[in-house]
Amino acid sequence: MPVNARNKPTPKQPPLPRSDCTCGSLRKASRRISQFYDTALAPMGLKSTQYSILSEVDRGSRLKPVTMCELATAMVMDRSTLGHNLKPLEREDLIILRPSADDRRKRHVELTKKGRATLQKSLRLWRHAEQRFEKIFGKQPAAELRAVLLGIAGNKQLNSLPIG
Amino acid sequence: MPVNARNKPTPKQPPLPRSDCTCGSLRKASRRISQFYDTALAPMGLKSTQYSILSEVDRGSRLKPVTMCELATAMVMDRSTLGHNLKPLEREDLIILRPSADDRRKRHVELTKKGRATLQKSLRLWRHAEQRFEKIFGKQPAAELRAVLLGIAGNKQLNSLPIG
DNA sequence: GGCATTCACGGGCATATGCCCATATCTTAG
DNA sequence: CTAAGATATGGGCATATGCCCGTGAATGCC
Repeated sequence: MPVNARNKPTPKQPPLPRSDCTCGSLRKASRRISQFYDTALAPMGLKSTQYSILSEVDRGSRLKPVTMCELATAMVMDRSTLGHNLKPLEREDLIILRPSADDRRKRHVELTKKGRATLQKSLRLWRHAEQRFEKIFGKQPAAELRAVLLGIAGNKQLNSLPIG
Repeated sequence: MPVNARNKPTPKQPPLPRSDCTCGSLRKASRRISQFYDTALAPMGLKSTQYSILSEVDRGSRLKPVTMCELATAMVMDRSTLGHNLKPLEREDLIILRPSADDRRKRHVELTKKGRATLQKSLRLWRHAEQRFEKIFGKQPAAELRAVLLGIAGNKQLNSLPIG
């Protein structure tokens, strides 16, 4: 050991404190906000992810029906995860899966009549929650936050492994 | 129908498009980032939440051992959820639960020797991930984002129901 | 055309998340 | 001191999330 090792100056790059974890912060915020939206959506019997899925299916299938793969990509979700998450919705007859005629590997995800009606009603509850959040957090900051988050969600650089 | 209904001006408050869901954006970003950190932490066999828990236990027990309840609050996590999440860590001998002497209802969560060693090693992997994220996202923006997220995570207004 | 590769999906496993309810313990009103 | 209420935790259930692997289908290369 060098004689003056003990006198070395403090390293210029102090170690990041563990409280500064972006992932941890995101997950904490996610838990809190999910709680908030889940409570708001509870009267319709939907969890926030289920609402998101129905919403995404509705939005994505304006032009042509979406496949599971496309939907998973849109949700920034593993394909298998989406598959699992669709089951309760299918059981409740909110969506239906149809094999594609073009490519028999693919399955189209479609809203049923009941699914559309449920989404419609949930939309009101969701809007209420969103407005309540914006009242607390500020309308403009909320919009900026969403933009930042969606930017992160869509950033492929953040994954060595492909997703969706 | 009023004769000039078709000429009505655009409604002042257009309905929020469903893509503008703060909860959905948060969850999508959370999935993407968790993926990123999980991959980074994989060599030590820890998921991002497990790393967070170990880190929080270490940080929280500087003065006196933390109880499950306190830990759950710090993690913005349901108490039961924390209980479930501790099991794999306990099984792997990374933490140990001790009944409190003061209050026999409480259980203290403590890192084992192996737990401390694992945390130590994981810290390097985590730092690497955090730095990689900051390289992509920017150091300052990352710090600001964490602050915003932790602000949301700690905002009790966002829950009618108490958490943790 | 035939075979290797790629792609879309499902099944099984493990963890993450939260609800409801039960139990044991502590606290406090009386 | 005792009964009622509050607090800390666990067990069971359901969904959320993602990995690995297998299967069937399309695509591309010779």
